[in-house]
Amino acid sequence: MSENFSRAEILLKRLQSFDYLRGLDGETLRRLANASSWKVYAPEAVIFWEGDVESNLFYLQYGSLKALKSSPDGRKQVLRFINAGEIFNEMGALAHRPNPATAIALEESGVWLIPRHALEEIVSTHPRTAMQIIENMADKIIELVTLAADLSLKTVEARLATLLLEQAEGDVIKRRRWTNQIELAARLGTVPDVLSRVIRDLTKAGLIEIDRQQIRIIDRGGLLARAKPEEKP
Amino acid sequence: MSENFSRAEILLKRLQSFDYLRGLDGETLRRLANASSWKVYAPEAVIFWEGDVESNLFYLQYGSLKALKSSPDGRKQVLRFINAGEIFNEMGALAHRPNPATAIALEESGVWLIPRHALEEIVSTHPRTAMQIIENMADKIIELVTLAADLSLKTVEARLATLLLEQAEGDVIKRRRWTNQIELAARLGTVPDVLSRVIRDLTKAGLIEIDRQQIRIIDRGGLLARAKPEEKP
DNA sequence: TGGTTTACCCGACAAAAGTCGGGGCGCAAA
DNA sequence: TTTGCGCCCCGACTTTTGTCGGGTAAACCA
Repeated sequence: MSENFSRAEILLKRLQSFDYLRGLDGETLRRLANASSWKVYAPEAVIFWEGDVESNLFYLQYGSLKALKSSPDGRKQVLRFINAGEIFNEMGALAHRPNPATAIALEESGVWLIPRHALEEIVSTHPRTAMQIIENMADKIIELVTLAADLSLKTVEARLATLLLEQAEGDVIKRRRWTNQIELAARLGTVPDVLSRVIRDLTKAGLIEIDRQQIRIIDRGGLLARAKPEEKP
Repeated sequence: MSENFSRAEILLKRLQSFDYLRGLDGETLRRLANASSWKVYAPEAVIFWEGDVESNLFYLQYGSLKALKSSPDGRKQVLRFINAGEIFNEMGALAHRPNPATAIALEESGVWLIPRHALEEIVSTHPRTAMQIIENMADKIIELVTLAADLSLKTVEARLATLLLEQAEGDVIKRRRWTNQIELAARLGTVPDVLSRVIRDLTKAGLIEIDRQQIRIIDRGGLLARAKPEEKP
């Protein structure tokens, strides 16, 4: 497995520059890298299903994924996007819980699978890493709390406006292959038709411009106003 | 402060029977108890506000609380109820993050405030406890994922049916002072009027009975059917 | 090159959720 | 005992969201 060995070397380098594991010594990282395995997923491939008990911790080296839940009638709610450099499935790896969501690759994605036992060993010997994991989970809780509140309290228009303002670098959002209205709608918790309508309204109001390559914010202030529900005392 | 001292003795006893801290030795627990302070909140009192940076970990000895987010127009989304024996604010205490939600007492509630430094010391010396905390946070993530998906994918009727089935002991749910339609609506992410309508429908359909003291499930099967969105291929 | 697929668009409609005005009942303070 | 308040109920209306049927245009492929 010289193929896998050299890959492990790559992972080792990655791990060393990896915030999540800051403070671990070289020997520990090396053992972690050697115990891990490597897997590549094609676009649309399923990494794991909701309800699966999956005991590896995943580290996404390149590519991007989505975590979603779907209902029997086919609607989907994307809970978060996972980008290169992030880890996922603390659920299964650390807490022995069945995963609450399904993970699907948006593009070709390379993933390291770090086995539970190696991880638990580290947690029990490196409290600093345990704290990193706790902080990471705290951030996820914050995101989920925000998502739940937004779904409950904001309109689709407000959620879209918020998302655009968050995602924009400068005033534009580059559209990737999967930044289409279907994925966007799933992210916002609605359906493509409704999203299309809202985009039309925002475009007509002169707040945004959209074409095949990008979304451009024209009127930041106006968009910001639509991102918040109305005051009403 | 002999008052506080004897209270610390009480806390010590509690802590000893506390899953969350299983595996800690007596001396450690004693120091933890002595470092902590005690506070009682009246009904409707605010323990902390969304956005506050609050560095204590809270342990609810008796009473009950709700964690919620509210929008400028006055609507509220309850994220979870906190019952006696649970801890909260891992956010602020362990991850140094501003709290994402507001905590409010539903009834008179007695709370222990465990200071951050004492806790961090334990996490760094007792990996078993760190794992407990991680598992606890994983459970919260699972609950929030479920909440977000339900808000997005299910109707108010389905959410109410699910809640009733979950909360029922046997076939009845005892109504406490705060199990009124206002709180219930905030929990389900809707408004009292809509909830009232749904309750009327379920009652007319012979699935539940409701009076001032309790809610009784008449037809478990029928309720279960309404708890799920329709299949539709 | 033509045919198929994919993403997007749109108007009209249906369903779900939210709002409004009004009214009733029981309990408790004045 | 009256008055006021909290909680709940209800019908009618509006807004928001989801659905349906049908359409166009660019991209992709054999």
